[in-house]
Amino acid sequence: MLDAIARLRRFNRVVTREIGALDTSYLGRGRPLGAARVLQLVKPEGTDVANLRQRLDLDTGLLSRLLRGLESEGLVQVAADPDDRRRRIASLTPTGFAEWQVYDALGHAKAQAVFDRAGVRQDALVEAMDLIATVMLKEDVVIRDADPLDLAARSCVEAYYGLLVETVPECTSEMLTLPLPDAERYRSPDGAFLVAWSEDLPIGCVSLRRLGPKLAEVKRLWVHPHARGQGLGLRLMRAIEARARDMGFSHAKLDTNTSLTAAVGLYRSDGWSDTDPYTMPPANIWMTKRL
Amino acid sequence: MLDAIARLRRFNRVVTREIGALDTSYLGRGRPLGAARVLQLVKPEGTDVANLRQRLDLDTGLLSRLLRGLESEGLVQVAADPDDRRRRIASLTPTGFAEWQVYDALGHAKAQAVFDRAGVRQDALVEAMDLIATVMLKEDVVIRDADPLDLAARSCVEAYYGLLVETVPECTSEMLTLPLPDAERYRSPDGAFLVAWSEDLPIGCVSLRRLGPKLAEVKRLWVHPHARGQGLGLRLMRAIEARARDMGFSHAKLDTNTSLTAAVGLYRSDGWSDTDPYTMPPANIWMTKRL
DNA sequence: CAATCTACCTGACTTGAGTCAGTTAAAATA
DNA sequence: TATTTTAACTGACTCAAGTCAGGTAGATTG
Repeated sequence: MLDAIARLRRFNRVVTREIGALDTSYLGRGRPLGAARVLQLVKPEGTDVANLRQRLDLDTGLLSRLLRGLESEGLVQVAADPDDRRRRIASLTPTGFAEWQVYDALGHAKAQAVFDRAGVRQDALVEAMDLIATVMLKEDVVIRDADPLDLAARSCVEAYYGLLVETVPECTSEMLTLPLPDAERYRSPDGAFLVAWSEDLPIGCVSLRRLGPKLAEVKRLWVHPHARGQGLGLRLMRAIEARARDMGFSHAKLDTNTSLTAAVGLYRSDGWSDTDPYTMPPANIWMTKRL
Repeated sequence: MLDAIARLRRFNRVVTREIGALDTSYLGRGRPLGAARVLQLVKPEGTDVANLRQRLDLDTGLLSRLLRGLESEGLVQVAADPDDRRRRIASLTPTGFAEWQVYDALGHAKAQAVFDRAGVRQDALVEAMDLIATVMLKEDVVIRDADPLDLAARSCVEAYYGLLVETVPECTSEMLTLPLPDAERYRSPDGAFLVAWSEDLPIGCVSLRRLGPKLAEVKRLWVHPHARGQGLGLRLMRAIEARARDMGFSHAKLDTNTSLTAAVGLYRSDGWSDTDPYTMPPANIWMTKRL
């Protein structure tokens, strides 16, 4: 039992058991699992039925019946979508919201119980869970716009600065201030800030700001350690370049440092070429690309 | 989504989905999951029904019916236990064993697929899985006798030597040879070798050998990094001391090194007291305990 | 040796999950 | 405007899982 596959199968066995226990905690509220799962996905402001069906991977008939059941319990209301009266939107009643909160608290307590059992090793445990979830969600990473002062954007930039201080000898933490003092420059219409999400965990970012009428600058490309080596950096670069093109820029520049070998390699393979210095140290490579 | 509990719940969601996909792979063989699970637990040489029931947590009636089903498919045979003819023992027929191998191969392939998706990060992934499984199985650790030349014992000793070389400055890898040259001394009747198992992963060990008519020596206490801080070291010490007592020893000694602070602290809190040197460097603390 | 206990079995049942064919009303299209 | 497509619903079904109340053969105990 020392080879990787046997260890993975051990993990599966154990986690199945544990997750099973977690699932049954949704019971004990006098409601089958299916109904509980639907209730937990309905948002107070309303979720359309097609969305629920897709996320739970349920047959139309089955979901319909589950919704009827929740309706007769007085937990949800289903009404036609005003934009397209074939579609229907399920929303929580006040009672339903209270019940939703009970489920949320149950899940929270169960999670807390896992940590309690883990004892002192909570940090390592969460790190390990993030890694596994990120690998399993690899195909589901989505890139979305974010405000540069959002919690997600700030946490990415903070991690990025941590990486710089660690990797680039010339870089000290005094040189980097948070929150971003020039956040305004990364907002529309003169800039952009993209965050890559693995479900609701931010795992990468990249940003763009205006340097001139037709010239943009790409800054702060960062990928979470768990997500490296899977092409996410390239996806982020492609996304920000496309955005720059859409905004009317014809060229882009960036500065970086030779110590960031992976990033430099990525830029070159993405068609960026060296150019003259245009910023101060700790930058020591400057690159440009025609969009 | 940056607090630990939210991250754990993300992990649960993702893994549930993934494990669900793995579970359904047991289907596609025209047999419901329950029957497949039973088939996978039956050993070719036979497993008694009570054991199956306990491990799968099934009702007697349900298990009985599942076994009848497998019997009528010609995959298992159920016969009375000769020692207690109320008990019954299920064993695999040749056809059943072939089918068992198919399931095993399916599980193997599914596991391999997870690694393929993970790309280059396989080592970190397996480490993370081990950590999680070990934490979740914390309560289920069992300590069993092992032969000092077993794969499990050898892998523990190897990890222990790795730890020594890393932690104790005076210790170099040339001083430690594998497999154990004096393995014989850790076998009954003059010695013992205990391994702690978390399911089928060895996560700790300790050994005992004779120094004199009434005097034993405890050696090679090791606990897997994932399992530290959870009292396993103390459990192992208690187990080996009890064993020594049962074997008729009245006192025990051990040698260790000040760099191994956790171990030294453990020994002291377990009632060991300092004594005169009786071995060479790199040992620099010697302890004894009346059993 | 009778009474009790144990391990397993059988039959009758409930429940939840899920499938499928057909229906209705609204939107999109020709 | 007539036809087709779409989103959701309803009713009738299957299937696996699980519960529960006996029943039987073999062990254990006073």
